[in-house]
Amino acid sequence: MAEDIVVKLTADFFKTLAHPARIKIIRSLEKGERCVCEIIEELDIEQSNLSQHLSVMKKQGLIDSRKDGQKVIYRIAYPSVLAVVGAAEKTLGEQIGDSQSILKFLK
Amino acid sequence: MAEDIVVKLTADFFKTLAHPARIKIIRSLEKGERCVCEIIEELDIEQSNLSQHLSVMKKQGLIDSRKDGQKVIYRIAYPSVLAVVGAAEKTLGEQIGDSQSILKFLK
DNA sequence: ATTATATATTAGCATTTTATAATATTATAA
DNA sequence: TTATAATATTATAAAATGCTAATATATAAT
Repeated sequence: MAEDIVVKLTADFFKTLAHPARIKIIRSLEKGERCVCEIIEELDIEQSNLSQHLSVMKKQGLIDSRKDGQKVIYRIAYPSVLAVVGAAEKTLGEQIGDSQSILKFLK
Repeated sequence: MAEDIVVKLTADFFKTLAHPARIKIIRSLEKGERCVCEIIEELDIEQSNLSQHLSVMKKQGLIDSRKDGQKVIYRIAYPSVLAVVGAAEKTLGEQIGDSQSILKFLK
């Protein structure tokens, strides 16, 4: 069914966001485009690994890139991507408001 | 740093949504609480597998449950969870509006 | 008490994801 | 034209995830 395709697309979209490094990349690009050399300074992972994460996110269409000399500049492809992350953080905030959830999260 | 904890929580939150069966579960609970026996009719997976998915989602705090006789009734824990899925679908809609993305997605 | 129904748990295997390390590519500078 | 800088790609091994099958638990019905 066609709805199953949408469900799969939605799951794949979330999969792309389901990694700390990739959340950090989104946050890094939140305020504007950045080259890889700038992103990597905020990430404490290896360059090749960052490149892989960027590749995953670009394939999924969350980010875009252009070349500028030897640098590659990345940017968030759709502002609505930020809204998704924001919405998740809103739920997390509500959960943490419920005190009994805190221990579960911090383990 | 404390921000790293938030980033990890956010990624784990998305990880919980990053599976077609779990998206379908959210959709099933969207209009109200349902017992496992009702959810399973919409899912075409084995009962034990559904139970595992429900367990993952409950541990992450996306859904809640209560017992009613021999049935277990699940519900979405926070309405804002639906907003997260909705926000993702909005981005997907924008992406599909960009025609060159379609082939990439349907493969 | 026994059986049936609804749901959960566990173990084991297969698949997927991730990180590292090594190497490749591309563009610039010397 | 050689070297350097920025980024990407590939192979591989480790870790995490997901599915199936079997079993367990809890409640209800006979």
